[in-house]
Amino acid sequence: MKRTSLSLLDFALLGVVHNQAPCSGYDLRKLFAETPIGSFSDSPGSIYPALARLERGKLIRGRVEETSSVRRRKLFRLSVSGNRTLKQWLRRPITQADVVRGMRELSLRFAFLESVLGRDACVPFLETLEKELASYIPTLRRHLDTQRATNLLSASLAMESGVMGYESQLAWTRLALTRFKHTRT
Amino acid sequence: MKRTSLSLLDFALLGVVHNQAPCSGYDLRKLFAETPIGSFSDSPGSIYPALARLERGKLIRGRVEETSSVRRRKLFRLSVSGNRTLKQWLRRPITQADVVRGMRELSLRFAFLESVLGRDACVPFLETLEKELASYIPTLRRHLDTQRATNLLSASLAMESGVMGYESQLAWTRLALTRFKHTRT
DNA sequence: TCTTACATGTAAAAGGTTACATGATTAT
DNA sequence: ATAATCATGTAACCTTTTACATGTAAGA
Repeated sequence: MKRTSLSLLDFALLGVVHNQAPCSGYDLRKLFAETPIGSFSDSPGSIYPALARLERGKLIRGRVEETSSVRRRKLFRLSVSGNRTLKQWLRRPITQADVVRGMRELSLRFAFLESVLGRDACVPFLETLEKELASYIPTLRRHLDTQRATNLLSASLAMESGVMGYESQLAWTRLALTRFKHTRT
Repeated sequence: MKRTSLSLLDFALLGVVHNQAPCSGYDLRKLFAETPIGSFSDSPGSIYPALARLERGKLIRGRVEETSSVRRRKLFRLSVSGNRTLKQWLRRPITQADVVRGMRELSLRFAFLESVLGRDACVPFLETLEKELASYIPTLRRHLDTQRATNLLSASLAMESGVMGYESQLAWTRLALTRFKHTRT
């Protein structure tokens, strides 16, 4: 049994298939092309092979639609083990390393969190994220202040940009927390 | 003559080598490991082959340090054509497509802009960026509002996160503009 | 009729990740 | 001595990109 870990694209596909099943490779391509979700490539050369891999790994199952008159489409659904894999990914503890690497994976996880694990999983996720961001940002700022040996304005602004990105994420996290606490079901 | 276009990593290497020349592969690895610049991998398997490619393409030149008593290091500098390539990349017009794809490449370009093209290039860059962001954000927000058919809070918040990221970039761009206009040399 | 959108795939090449491999020097 | 850091690279594997390839159906 090949236990190679899955890529972010693989998890994105699992998540979307979970939410929108049954869906075809073409549906997924359109979604990636038209929405800013994670900014994955919508090229057939990335999506179809990825779906084939997931199917070989028994995480999704696809079958060709038997409707006549419509174009041949292969529709995918999550298998039981695909569902388990998706849930395990979503339940992974949030570490500072996740935050340092960039927010891409965490944003993607949050996007699927409520529909897969339910509303109760969201507040703990956001609280941990807030804690990690709030502790990382000052570290980052201090690090950049000491590095600011250079007298170039653009260089220090470029660093500022990174910090502001994280600060924006923190603001969003807090917004999301209040929304979850003040909105019913 | 191979005219394959360069990857973002290639441009990042050209930019850093321009600023910190002469520098070794190990210097670059340390930089990528310790600073959040673009979040490139610091693995030797990505950096050394990339440097070798750039050297084969005559964009950089490396030679082994002839100092005794120090460990053998190969130090790189930009060639004339590497310099030209870097400048051409930095001078590319900013399109909305650049903004839609994400700000990674534009942030990297800005980070090198002042030291490579000089201070005068920064304000026009930021002004164009501000214009593109300011016109893209409402489009994005409208698009997301129409997509909000789903009743899941986390899904709409996930979209909100993307919009807020761009709004943060816009705020940063404006901050950068005022800094450039009010700070001397 | 012709173009656009639907729909699925493959092949070759390039690139990145992970792990391996080597060896010198400095600090403990 | 031994561990950590410096320093450079390679090999196998996997993924992604780009381009190609095929064909249907709907709309202009």
